[in-house]
Amino acid sequence: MERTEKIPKATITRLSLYCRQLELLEFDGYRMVSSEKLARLCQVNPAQVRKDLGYFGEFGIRGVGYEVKELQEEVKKILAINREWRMGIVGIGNLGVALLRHENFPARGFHFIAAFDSDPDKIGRTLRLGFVIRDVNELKEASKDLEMDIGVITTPAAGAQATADRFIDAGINAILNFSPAQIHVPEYCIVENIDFTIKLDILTYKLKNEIGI
Amino acid sequence: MERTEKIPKATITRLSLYCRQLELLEFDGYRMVSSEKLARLCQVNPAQVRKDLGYFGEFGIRGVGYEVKELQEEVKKILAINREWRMGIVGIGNLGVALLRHENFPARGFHFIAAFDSDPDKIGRTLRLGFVIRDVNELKEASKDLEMDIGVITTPAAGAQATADRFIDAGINAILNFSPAQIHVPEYCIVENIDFTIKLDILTYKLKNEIGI
DNA sequence: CATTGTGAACTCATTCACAGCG
DNA sequence: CGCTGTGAATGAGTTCACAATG
Repeated sequence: MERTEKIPKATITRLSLYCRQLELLEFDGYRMVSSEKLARLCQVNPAQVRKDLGYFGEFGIRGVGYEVKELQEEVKKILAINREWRMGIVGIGNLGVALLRHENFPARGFHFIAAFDSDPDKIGRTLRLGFVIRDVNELKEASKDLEMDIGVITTPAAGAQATADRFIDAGINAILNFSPAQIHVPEYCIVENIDFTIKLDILTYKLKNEIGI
Repeated sequence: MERTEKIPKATITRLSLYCRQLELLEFDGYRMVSSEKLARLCQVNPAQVRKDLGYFGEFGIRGVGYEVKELQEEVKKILAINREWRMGIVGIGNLGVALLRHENFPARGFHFIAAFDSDPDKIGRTLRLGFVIRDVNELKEASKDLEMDIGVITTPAAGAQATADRFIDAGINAILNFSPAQIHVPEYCIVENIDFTIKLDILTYKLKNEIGI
């Protein structure tokens, strides 16, 4: 696994894509796949696939291609998704509940282990899945036993920064932020944003400029 | 509004960010803002802000900065979010319901006007918001009256491509895809993907490589 | 005179093209 | 022979640095 060369962020995004296509290929009974085919499935350039993989090693067989199962495992190792991860979530509104119930997360090794809110009406309630919603004030105390790896923010925008601060204070330095707010964190902390409205804005921009509605 | 120069996709993403920060600045009572301040709020480089805006015109006053209200309106015009947009959604599971109930969308001019599913148990049911879930087979027929601008996919991965095909067949060529599936569409159709698991994979990659968990 | 607007320099990412090899 | 792996070429995007200016 190379460490010397700088790896583009987009490479990581694509590795995640490759991984999913490899799962589908395995499911469909394929043993081998070429960079050309994998590229087509992911809608990227074949050289891109090879270069992306090249950052991390040599996984292919020249003249043949890649072993689907093996490459899949290698990619999962690179992305560190060959293990279980523990997540805590703050903000149990519509979206929070939807994520807690979403079967994709546990299926891929991402488990919610605690749910928090600041609304007294919600605190103490039990969700369908056996989760009791806890007071967000307990976050730091609770996280001592919980071994949370990742904090998920599904609060309204106004509460996002305070929630991020709590996570960091609790020693959690990886955050998945679903709120449409820019959160500011110390540089040792990692944040990924999932912002619906930005994507909608891009769509409307393109609708106007590329299609002309 | 320039059309000659090629505008980076990332510029559009940032314009959406600027727009939101401008709303907050206006709310906080600011009349003017400098590229330096706006940049800090959005965590980008000040020259980036000026260059991004520069693609579309000259909106600032040298030596002073930008008028918050005016710039906000200009950016909204560029992004085409100075109007209402009509969305249809297919796949009324946990996530679909959460989106239908989400107040951020209507607040920003994005309205769900129809909801579809393929599950006979769901079809015909009325959601809290007065929506009746319709049979996805009716999508094409229904869309004749509905004037849908954007199709939202919240089906499981397995159904995403079929749903995209339906949207396209119904004449809708802007899709917001929440499923973790790569969908293939003709090039006149625009797709934006919102893929939770990719973001999680990026987080875990960075946790392993930058933090070393 | 502080801040914008922008060409030029630079950095980063993608694609090409072909040598290397199973 | 065909496909991988990769240096070299190209292309895209960001940052610098400073002239322009309200």
